[in-house]
Amino acid sequence: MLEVHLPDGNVKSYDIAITPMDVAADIGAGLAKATLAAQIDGQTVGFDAPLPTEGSVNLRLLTNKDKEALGVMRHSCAHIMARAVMRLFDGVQLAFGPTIEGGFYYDFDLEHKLTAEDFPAIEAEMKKIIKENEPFERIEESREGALAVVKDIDQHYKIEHIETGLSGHETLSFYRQGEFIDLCRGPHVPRPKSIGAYKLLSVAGAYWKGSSDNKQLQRVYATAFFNKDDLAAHLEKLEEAKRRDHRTLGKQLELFAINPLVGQGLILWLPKGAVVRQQLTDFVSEQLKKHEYESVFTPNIGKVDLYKTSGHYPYYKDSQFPPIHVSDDEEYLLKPMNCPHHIMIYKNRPRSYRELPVRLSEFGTVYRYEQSGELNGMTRVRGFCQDDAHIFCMEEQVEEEFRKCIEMTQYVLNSLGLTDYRVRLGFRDPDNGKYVGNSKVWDRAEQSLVSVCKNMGIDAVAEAGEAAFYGPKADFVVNDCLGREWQLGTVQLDYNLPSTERFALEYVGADNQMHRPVMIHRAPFGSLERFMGVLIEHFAGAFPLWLAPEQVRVLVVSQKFEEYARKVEAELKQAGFRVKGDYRPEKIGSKIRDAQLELIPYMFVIGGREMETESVAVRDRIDGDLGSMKVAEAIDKLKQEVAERKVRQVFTGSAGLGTAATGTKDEY
RNA sequence: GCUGCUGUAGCUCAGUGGUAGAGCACUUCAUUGGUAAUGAAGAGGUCAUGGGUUCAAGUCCCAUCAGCAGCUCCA
Repeated sequence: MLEVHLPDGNVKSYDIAITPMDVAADIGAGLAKATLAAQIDGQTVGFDAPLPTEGSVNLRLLTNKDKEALGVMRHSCAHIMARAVMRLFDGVQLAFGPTIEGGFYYDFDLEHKLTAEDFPAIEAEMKKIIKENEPFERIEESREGALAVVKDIDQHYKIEHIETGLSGHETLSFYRQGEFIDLCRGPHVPRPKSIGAYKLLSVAGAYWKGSSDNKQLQRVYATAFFNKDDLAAHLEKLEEAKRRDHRTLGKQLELFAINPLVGQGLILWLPKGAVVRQQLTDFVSEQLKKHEYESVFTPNIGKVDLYKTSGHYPYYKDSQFPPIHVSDDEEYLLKPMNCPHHIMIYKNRPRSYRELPVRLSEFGTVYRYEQSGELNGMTRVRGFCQDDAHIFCMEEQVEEEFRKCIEMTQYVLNSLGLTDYRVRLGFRDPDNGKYVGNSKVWDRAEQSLVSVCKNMGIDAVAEAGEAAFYGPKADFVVNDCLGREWQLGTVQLDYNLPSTERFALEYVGADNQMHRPVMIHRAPFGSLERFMGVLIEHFAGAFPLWLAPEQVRVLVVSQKFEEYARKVEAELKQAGFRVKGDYRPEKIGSKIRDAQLELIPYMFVIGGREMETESVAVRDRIDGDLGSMKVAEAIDKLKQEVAERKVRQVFTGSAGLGTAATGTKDEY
């Protein structure tokens, strides 16, 4: 006897073997028709999944109203896409085809080079398949049976996957639809007709099982929805996100440029972008002063031996610019990190426990030779400035210092309205040999990191293999407008660079004995370049008043009022605002439009009425015409907004183009 | 680095192997106005770069450089 509890509180009992679809049919024919999948005790399963025969379960039937059903349907759509590709091209080998955040993809290995030009034909074939409306049929096989099936259909990747990735599975499942059969965990929707709208989006290379040692396959990205409106809305959202792209806006708003003659991945900060950067660094400098950091300056190069000592050189040779060779025993490296230089400042003289923690800060520019395919606008570059600092402290100070660093990073991000981030704890991957130091030291560092985050109530996710080579770290990670993840701020714990094998740092303790300090590396922005890129998208180029390159524009209704308007402009300048006047012989509407498109926070409109009353008509970029006010009053209002560093408008959400895959690992 | 796509005026983009185009921006002239585009005229090009095919190449082929998407990488 099985008790089935439904979400509306109803309870049904069965003494025969049943599936969710049977329950749906039991309730009504309409529901049975609409049921696409189900959830048993919160677990998403197929409409045909067998329910237990004994006990009691919570059952939720999923229809096209339910978010969870969308993923199931998309996976079915992936099968249909694969089936279409196999119908159209010869020798197609299937790899993986999971659902992702904004849709799904399928990896193929085939002779023909797929391009966007093939999409219409594939979509048309998919339409035919959907119209035929053949059901998805689940088939379960033993390991031997499954191997026989994939050998029979001659699918090499599936054979390999059963033999390696799925070696622990006793039984395996397939889904069959017409002539198409695919190794698949499922679940699937009953029939393809519930796929209301779909679209192939792009094709790109992807390595089999994610390793660059393996063959590169062709990955087709696509998305699907229950109806055309949802698809249209999704595509519109995607377009809108693209309009926020910092590379587009950076060009349009003249914030930065990249010139091939200067070099790939090297940012030229244009005057307007430089204003924003200056505001940001001023803001951080204020924080550093408050938290008792000392400012230092170090050169952009250092002897190769310095980096041999630090461990950078041997471990990361490939991602550095080649050394500057002066003679055989004199070679310099463009600095890939600031820490070795800061360490030498610490070592400049003996240190006493009385002066710890020593906090050394620098906006230090570093150079890394990133692979050309990785470069991306301002977010992935080859030369960038870190808002860097290194804290040298005693073991017992680590926790508090670490906490302060996290707090400062949170404060800085919150001040900019950047609240949509996640904290990632980057731990060592024990199977990877690139990390320096012994495992005991690593464990201790990782443990103290976990405990600080726990005490601060931060919901941090630990990820193996994301550590710096010298120690574990807490990263602040955000998404860009396309859904790609970028690491911004970081706080890293380091027991290794101070060690005997590296720089052998010391301080004299209260006991008059030598002790080893611990280092903390930290950067709230991470890199100014990447942060700027993310910030442009965050504000869609419309910076808050305190950051805006041009804060106010004075507009005259006619050139007759130029003299008075210039006086107002001078007053604004005097008050410390970045202001320009538009005295062109254009109509006021045209000048407003230009200022609006340049995303200038405030416009002061001046005509005869304003001239007579010593006032300005204030137009707000966001709220429009605010009416007239006295010049002094308007200036006070703006001053207040700057002083508060007010953030009035931000843009969140992404196109979901990212491959932030949901459970692809175990999928087959 | 790998796979695929792209490169035409400052920007966004048209352009059948046969004289290099549009809109916006820019310059000049007229217009002097009240909250998102006044009108007219003008100027602006080694069609990314270097080879090749052809009577003829922006267009076809090859290489290089750069950009885009994804993969791999990321101190």
